Amino acid sequence: MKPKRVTIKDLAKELKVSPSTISRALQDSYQIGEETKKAIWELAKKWNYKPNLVAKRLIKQKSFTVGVIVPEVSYYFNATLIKGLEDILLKEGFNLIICQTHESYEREILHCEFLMASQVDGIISSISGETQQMSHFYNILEAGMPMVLFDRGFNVPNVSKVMIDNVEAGRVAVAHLIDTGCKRIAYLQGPESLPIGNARKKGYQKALAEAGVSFDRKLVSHCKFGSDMGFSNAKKMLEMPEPPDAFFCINDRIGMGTMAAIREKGLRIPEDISVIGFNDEPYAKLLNPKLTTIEQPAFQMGQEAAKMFFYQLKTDEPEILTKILPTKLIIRESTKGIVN
Amino acid sequence: MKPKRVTIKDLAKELKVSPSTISRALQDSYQIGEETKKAIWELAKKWNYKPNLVAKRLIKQKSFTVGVIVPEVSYYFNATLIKGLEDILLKEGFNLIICQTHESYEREILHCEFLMASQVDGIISSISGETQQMSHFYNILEAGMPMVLFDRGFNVPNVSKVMIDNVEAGRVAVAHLIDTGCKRIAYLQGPESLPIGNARKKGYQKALAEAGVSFDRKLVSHCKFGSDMGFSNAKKMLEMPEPPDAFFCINDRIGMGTMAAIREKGLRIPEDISVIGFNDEPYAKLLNPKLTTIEQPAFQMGQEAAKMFFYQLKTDEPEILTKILPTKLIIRESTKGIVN
DNA sequence: CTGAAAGCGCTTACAG
DNA sequence: CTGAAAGCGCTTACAG
Repeated sequence: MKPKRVTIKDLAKELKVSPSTISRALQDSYQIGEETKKAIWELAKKWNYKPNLVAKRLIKQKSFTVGVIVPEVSYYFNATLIKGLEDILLKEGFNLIICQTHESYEREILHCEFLMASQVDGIISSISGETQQMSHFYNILEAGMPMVLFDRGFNVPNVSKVMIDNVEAGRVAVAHLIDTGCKRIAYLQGPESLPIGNARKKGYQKALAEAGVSFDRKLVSHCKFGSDMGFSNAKKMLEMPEPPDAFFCINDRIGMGTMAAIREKGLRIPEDISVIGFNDEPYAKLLNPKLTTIEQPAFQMGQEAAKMFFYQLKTDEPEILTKILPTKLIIRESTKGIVN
Repeated sequence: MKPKRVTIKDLAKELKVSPSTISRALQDSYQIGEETKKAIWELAKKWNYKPNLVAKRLIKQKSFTVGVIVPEVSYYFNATLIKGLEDILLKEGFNLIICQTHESYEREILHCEFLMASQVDGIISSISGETQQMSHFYNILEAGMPMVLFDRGFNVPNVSKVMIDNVEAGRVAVAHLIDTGCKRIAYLQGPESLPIGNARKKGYQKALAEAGVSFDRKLVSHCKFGSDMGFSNAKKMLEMPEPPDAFFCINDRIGMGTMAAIREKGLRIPEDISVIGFNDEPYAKLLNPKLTTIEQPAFQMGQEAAKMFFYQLKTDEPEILTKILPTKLIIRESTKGIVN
């Protein structure tokens, strides 16, 4: 089970020309006579010749491939960002190799090494939930390979990145809750180790402070991004002596789990408890009630990240760039009307 | 911006030994003296030598990499199946290159060609919504490359595959609806071109026939797997002169859109209208009401597909295998109690 | 225990 | 317009 593949040499032998001629003809080089070309093309087609990209990469020292590392490809944000990446990269003839860490630091390192060893032309990466130490990323940079970080890489110094203003987004979300009359606002932050969650927490605290509401650490809760979706965390909070009257959730999935927990308690949304999510995932507007959330321009972030990659690829001494994209509050039914 | 990478030659020159010795020492060959090895390892470490996988692949004619092609990586089914794939493949030291077609036939072909030209050791693939013609898959087989199809590849002849019994799963879903007293059962099938949807439709018709209910083609509707999630299709059906009293949806996402449409009409689930989905996606149990659905063993399907790949890789004249995995009806709140 | 040579499949200066 | 030669970074029979 391994029919030998046809190579340039095979074609050369058959046509009694040199491999160089075959190679040039296949590239449609002006140096080769029309008739020779035609004969070569015909045979190549007939024999179903396909160039071996591995050999081409070795010689060209380029792969026209970029590695993409995300925690989980099924997260809506990542999937959408990848589409933005593809939108730019495919047009330029680049392929992407998508790798997922499943939030494992170890796998993130392995993927970086694999991609570098595979001689990709660059790496575009988020950061796993476990990652504390960034040397695997700096290795890439030191090897002179283009790299851009996005989303969770927002606070890694000396690396180009595309991000949102997480503090501000958190502030806006919580300010909306306050504006609609909520007083005891819980924050379901997701994994404690994620700087992105801590940045939004800063925004949460800022909004609280601006409204003169004191911060209660019991109202911040951590959970994994698992399939439980914050359901049990929200439930626990609801059973506190002084339960929250609103939840700010780190993403819409967790918002969904929170809504289920609220319903299970027999409470109404938003009359009894308000909920705000993050991301504006496609189902947010189909939930019952429809979920208020913060929209993040994931597709556009992907496009910008791809552009940064090209900038680095094509520039001799590229600057380190930081691009901050805007977020937007989308008010729907899971929060109340604004109180004057 | 391209510090030259250190190669075996560089190490050889520095240590005044031959490249062969370096290569062997790095592989910890018994042929090399301990001291020589030690010196080589040290320098390799000090200089941060990393083997060039591209060169290794060219010479070994193996890549320890398998290509995975899915329509959309964000579909829960695909994401979970990929985890099953990883579960087996990573243990054996294989990496996966994940490619998405976004339901485009053209991209599916491009991915197949890219993966083959990149000399992956095998391809594990679903099928895009547009694909009618399978020659790109047969090319892979003819090239002697291991290949296994899954899910939507269930009806492609002469290829190894892992699948579920879509007809039976459809029959079970619809029979449950009938058992709970539903009479006018709609089927939201998704893209018309997908054989998987047609197979489930056969099951739908079978269940109808078994119960002596006549088939009404007006109750079958097609839609894209877009972000609308079947919302508008369901809405249209609800506005028919004789609206359905139940919906069988090709997946839970579409089930979600359907539920939203039903709510918008002011109807109750399941009292007025029952809904059953497919896949048991993680949020199904968090919806309001909780969604009844058909569970598909996506993770296990991935494991089986990976095992089939290894079987082909390691066997001289591998048989063509078909593995059918069981599905399971998960009864929750979006369908009524069983009527006697 | 170590090295020289050939080669994986391709490309591209250098000649002619 | 075409070819011979060298080389991308590595591995591995073949010698010694």
